[in-house]
Amino acid sequence: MKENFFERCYQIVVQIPYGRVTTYGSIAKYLGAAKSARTVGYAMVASHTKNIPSHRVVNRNGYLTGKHHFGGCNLMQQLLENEGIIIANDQIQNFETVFWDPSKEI
DNA sequence: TCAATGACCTGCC
DNA sequence: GGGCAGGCCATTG
Repeated sequence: MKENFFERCYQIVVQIPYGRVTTYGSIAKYLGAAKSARTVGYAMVASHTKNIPSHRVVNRNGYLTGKHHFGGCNLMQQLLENEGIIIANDQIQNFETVFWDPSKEI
């Protein structure tokens, strides 16, 4: 299945602390492929089938673009709110506060 | 093998 | 400052 690229994304997502979120671009940039942000999102699709907290990954604007890929629709929002993250209209309010940069934290 | 798609990002008008 | 279009990488049909 050659999940080499995917495992890279997983390694970042699983290392996201509790109550923190990151963006596709940050993960892609950390992987050395800042222009491959779309591919990172693709890995997230496959990650939802595994034990990867992909709900902590959002786009640059802090919008839950992939919430509909979860079991339901409000599931992703519920998970984030459960970690203390404030969400309104499928958008993270304190996004700058809960933002977690892998290239800086790791 | 070729073509189309996708949980995106950056640049230009 | 806001909106539109193009591009990049990987997977799937």
